[in-house]
Amino acid sequence: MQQRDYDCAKEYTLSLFSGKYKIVIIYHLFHDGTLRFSQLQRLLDGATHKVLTQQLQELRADGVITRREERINNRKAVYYSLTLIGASLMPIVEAMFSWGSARLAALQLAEPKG
Amino acid sequence: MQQRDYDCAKEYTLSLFSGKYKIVIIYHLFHDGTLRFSQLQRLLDGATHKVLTQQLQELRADGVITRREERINNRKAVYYSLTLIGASLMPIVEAMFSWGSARLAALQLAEPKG
DNA sequence: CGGTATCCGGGAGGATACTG
DNA sequence: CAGTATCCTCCCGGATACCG
Repeated sequence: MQQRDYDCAKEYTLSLFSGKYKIVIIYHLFHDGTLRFSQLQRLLDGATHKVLTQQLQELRADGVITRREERINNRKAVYYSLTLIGASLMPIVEAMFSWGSARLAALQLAEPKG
Repeated sequence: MQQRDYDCAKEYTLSLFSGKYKIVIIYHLFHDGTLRFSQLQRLLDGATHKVLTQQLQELRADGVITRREERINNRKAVYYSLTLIGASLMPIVEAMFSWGSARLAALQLAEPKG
């Protein structure tokens, strides 16, 4: 487990999501299943090589995802998947999605621009 | 609404929590009801005056909390409460709390120290 | 292909002091 | 009591280059 400070369990859970691409990584791994590093990088257009690596390492340290490495013809292929722990976060992610969708829709109606 | 970037509704929701004390503020306001600035500051021992003000302003800008100001004998009293919008976030907060509690308990069993 | 190392800029959060 | 202003520090994320 990475070092972090939290006074309460909810902050611990929140910290798992807190990284620029973490929640999106979790979301994609859940819906698309196993993904390679390069596939993730394509899905998260804009994520730097280095930063993506960091986020993945942190998620792995937290037990949210797993990493599997293969070598084919001296070519490295790395596959990432959700762990059961990671998958168990999905209800929360989906709840955030639903809540956000409804809220953003309400904001659209409230302040129409253009 | 503050400026922020998100590709998806779930990131918007996440952004509402993302601030050092925001989720705790929401939690306290839900369970304790209306709280004064100074009460919040005591509950969040460690939060600077300035930072607490900032977090509260952002939560207010996002429609999560309301602010009510009173003057008694030239003495200012400011009360904060959750809005209905803010209260509707509670299922997510509670879910994070439950998930985190279970996970932390499991980690304790897995790696007993001392 | 995927990971690491180095350098850098920006923004969040802390310390402090002043205001009404 | 609550908010604002200034200054400062630290860390996250981006850019780039090199390694296996």
